[in-house]
Amino acid sequence: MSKQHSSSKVYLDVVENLRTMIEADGLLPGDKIPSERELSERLAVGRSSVREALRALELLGLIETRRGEGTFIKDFQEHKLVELLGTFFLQNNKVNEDLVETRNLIEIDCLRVIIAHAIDDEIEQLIRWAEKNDFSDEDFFLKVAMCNRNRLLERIWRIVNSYAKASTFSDTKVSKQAYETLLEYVRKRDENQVVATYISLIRNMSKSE
Amino acid sequence: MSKQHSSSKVYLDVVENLRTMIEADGLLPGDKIPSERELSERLAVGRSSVREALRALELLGLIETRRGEGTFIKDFQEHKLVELLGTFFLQNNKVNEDLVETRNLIEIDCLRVIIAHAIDDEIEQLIRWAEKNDFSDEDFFLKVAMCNRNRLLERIWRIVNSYAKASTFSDTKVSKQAYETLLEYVRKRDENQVVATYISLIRNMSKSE
DNA sequence: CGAACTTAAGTGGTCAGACCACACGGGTCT
DNA sequence: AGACCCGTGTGGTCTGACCACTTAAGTTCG
Repeated sequence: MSKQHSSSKVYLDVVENLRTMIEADGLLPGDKIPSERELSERLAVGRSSVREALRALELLGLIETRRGEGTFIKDFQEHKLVELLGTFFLQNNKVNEDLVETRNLIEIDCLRVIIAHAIDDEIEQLIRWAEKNDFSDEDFFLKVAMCNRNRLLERIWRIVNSYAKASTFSDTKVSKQAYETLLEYVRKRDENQVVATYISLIRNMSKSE
Repeated sequence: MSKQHSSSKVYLDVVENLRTMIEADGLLPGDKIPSERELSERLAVGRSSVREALRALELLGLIETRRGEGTFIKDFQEHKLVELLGTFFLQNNKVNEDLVETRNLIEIDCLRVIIAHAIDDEIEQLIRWAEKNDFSDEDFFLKVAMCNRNRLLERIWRIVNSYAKASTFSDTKVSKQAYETLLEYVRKRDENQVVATYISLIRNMSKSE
């Protein structure tokens, strides 16, 4: 089974076969996948094609290779992909605007999720953290993103934030006071006020630049 | 300049060199990059290493290759990366919940962006499209995502939607009527009503399942 | 016996060369 | 002028050869 995937590009077939293979064998992050030579044989393709597929998956952060040992499935978290995409062609100005806007939207979404799902204790913990520590804008929203239960949303925030950070130069600081006001509304689970406060924060940032 | 990037992996050096090369020459999406053989010579590495780099970038959706013609910089939009990541290892159940929630958040964000930035004519066009055509839920929000000015947000929606589609089985249909109500509020730029309507839509979906 | 060393096999990393399939452009024939 | 043909360049793929490194089995020696 699983032969001509008609992709016309062998290395894509390999990627596909690898995927189904991993699924079928129930391989998990950390597990080892067959060696390049074995894959080459089993799939009846050249080793170079196998390598093209593996290198691509490696750059995507899906696998990890260790010379002399083998190739392993990676816990899909950090992506080199980010730094790449970010610096590759962000000469476009429109993209930067989109980045900032999107980051703002995501940050609000994170706050909404917290308001909707977080238990009181989690919010208290967040407030206590803000009181005790010094932090930058980025730190703050990283904390917020991490605090919210939705890991995917956090991940998206991280990515968008990386992009945005790489392509803008604003490192304005919002007063700690403002953030504490924001959190106060979060505690009250007053979505409208949270959003309003957030928006005024944003406005201050762009002003001070 | 730009030689030993010490990455230990040649193909990563190639990626890096390629990046700086593109930047230095001011190449833009659509432009052609040097041939594999030329890169191989210029960088003094094997052609196979060049290919590993190019295939990786191709899978990332950063470049496009056309047999017999050459390799071109791609307008960063669709990624094969999506289908990949999505189906690669999403055995985690929590992820599915996050997917759906995130998609919903993004969809609302798209609507917000439209309300905030779209000109009247764009909205009218959207409404006319909805009147004249038959569409699924996915079609509708794809259209919405495409309509909003923020390309990045559209891209994120596409990604999240692909994930979500691949891991859930709901294909419930919301009545056309409901969508037209939604759009009516968009026309009035009444954000609160739009959100409220959207939420009731979502609720209907999960009910009917 | 156990610790240290040696060795062989396996794995990824890289290169060179050979073909193939396809696209394009210039030249030729009608 | 139009249709055709073929050379050149490009990506696509395979093969075979080394190299560097890891691991574990086997061997030697204290």
